[in-house]
Amino acid sequence: MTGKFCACIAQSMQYHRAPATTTFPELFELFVQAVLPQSLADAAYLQLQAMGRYASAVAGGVILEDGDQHQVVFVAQGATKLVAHASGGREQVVAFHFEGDLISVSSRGAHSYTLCALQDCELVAFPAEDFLGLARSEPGLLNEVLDRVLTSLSRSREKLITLGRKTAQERVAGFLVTMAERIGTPREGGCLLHLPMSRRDMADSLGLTIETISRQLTELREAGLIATSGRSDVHICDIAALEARAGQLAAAA
Amino acid sequence: MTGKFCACIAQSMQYHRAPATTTFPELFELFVQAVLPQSLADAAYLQLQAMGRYASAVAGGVILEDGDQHQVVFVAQGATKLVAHASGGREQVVAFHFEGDLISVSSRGAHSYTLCALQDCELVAFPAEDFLGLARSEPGLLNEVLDRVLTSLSRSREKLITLGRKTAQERVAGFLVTMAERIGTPREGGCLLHLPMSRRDMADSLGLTIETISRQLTELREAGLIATSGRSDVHICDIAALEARAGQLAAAA
DNA sequence: CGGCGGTTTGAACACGCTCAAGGTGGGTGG
DNA sequence: CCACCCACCTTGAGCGTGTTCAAACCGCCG
Repeated sequence: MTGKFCACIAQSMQYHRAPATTTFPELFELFVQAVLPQSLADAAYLQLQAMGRYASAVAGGVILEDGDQHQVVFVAQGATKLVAHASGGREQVVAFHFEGDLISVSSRGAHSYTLCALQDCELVAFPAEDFLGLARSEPGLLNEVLDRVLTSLSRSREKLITLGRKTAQERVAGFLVTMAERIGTPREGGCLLHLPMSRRDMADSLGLTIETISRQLTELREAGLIATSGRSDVHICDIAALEARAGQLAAAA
Repeated sequence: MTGKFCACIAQSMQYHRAPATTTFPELFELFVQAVLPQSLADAAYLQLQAMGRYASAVAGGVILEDGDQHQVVFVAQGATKLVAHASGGREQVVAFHFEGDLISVSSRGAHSYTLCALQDCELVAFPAEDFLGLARSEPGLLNEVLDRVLTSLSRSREKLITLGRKTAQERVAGFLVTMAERIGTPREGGCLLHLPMSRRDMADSLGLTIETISRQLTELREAGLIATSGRSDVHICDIAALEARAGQLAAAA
């Protein structure tokens, strides 16, 4: 089941299933474009380049586990999930990440976390201490990091509302809306969505079971709000109606 | 019901129910001790002192509402809750804050948030933009802020596990353990807890109803894990047993 | 084309919710 | 200072949403 450990922030290229043949400089450049402020000093740039570690992971593989060194990970390509483990084999997906996202897993808490690849991934990893140490002397970078962490916090809080106070229907509808915003591609009057995660991942993200996810998707399909093809392609026909079903803001009592 | 709006980051002292007669310098000093790095430049100190606004709020009062200027709030005294609002009057408590906490409500998301006082509070508030602008040139401060935001994120994620994958019993037990860590005072072989929030607040925090909270507390009391006196005093007799019931980590399948 | 894992669908069950009726603490006013 | 009173809390009974268990289906990869 667990796609097995694969590339745990290794030193160099490790291709397992022929991801696009990108090189470290290319990946690092993606990181630079996405994360670094333009004002960054050359010295800092070089230091980052030196401390960055290139890693790749196959779909299903573990990227970071509880017990690993604390790392800051940049997703250059692919998609990942951050999973928390509770007793009894229960799992909770705490966040999904896509291209351009920066991940910091600071697990001060009673649970253990694992970062997993949903698809084949290309990653750049930095030892968190070094990275933040450098950032400390580069306010522009630190500020960018703060901004991204605040976004993570905001997403996490939105998810709290979902898990605490929403029905299954609202959760699934809201999930599709959020995914559409993050990785959807617009189509005439709608949005095309290729979901990199399984029903189980969705269930573990929304605090439901795969059966419930499936039933709700069926219901949304029969209501004409979405159309599905294959296991992971969803065409959102009516985003406004979906948002309404997600029960975001006060409407009717 | 809602204790009504009271002191929305006002300019000066506003005593409503005789909180301890602290002065702005005293409150600011508390902020300095709790948040500022020792390395902070005098100029930055003075700037902060100039931009800080003193505010007080009575129990139940609203401190920040959706639509207010984005603020960074320091809790010098008292306790607060950050509440998110969903449709149908449903509420989700996203976080509790106590003395020494620094709150940043950046609501990028589909829901609206309100910061409320649980008890009479003494607060120091800064316009977020100015505060972060200053922090940008003071890496020590920015770093402290980042650290606190990371703690918030970590707490939020722990809460996600709770809301997504735990039973009522585990939620209540976990809640008590967390509160014990944050505001408990050790007693022979146990811990004394004075809860500043109502059953409704707990319910809205744990994604349950007040009835369920009450039933679970009764169950824990009858199991001899806790003893209660009055509405808000809890004596935790056996923390280890409580932690076990919170189902933190893998134990038995 | 064949088989396996993931998904869908169905039926029965359970946990926590809803609705309703007492209790009780603690704050207020006499 | 004590009694009153109201909001908050507790307890109970029945219900509903989502779970659990089980079986059929199907998309995807060999």
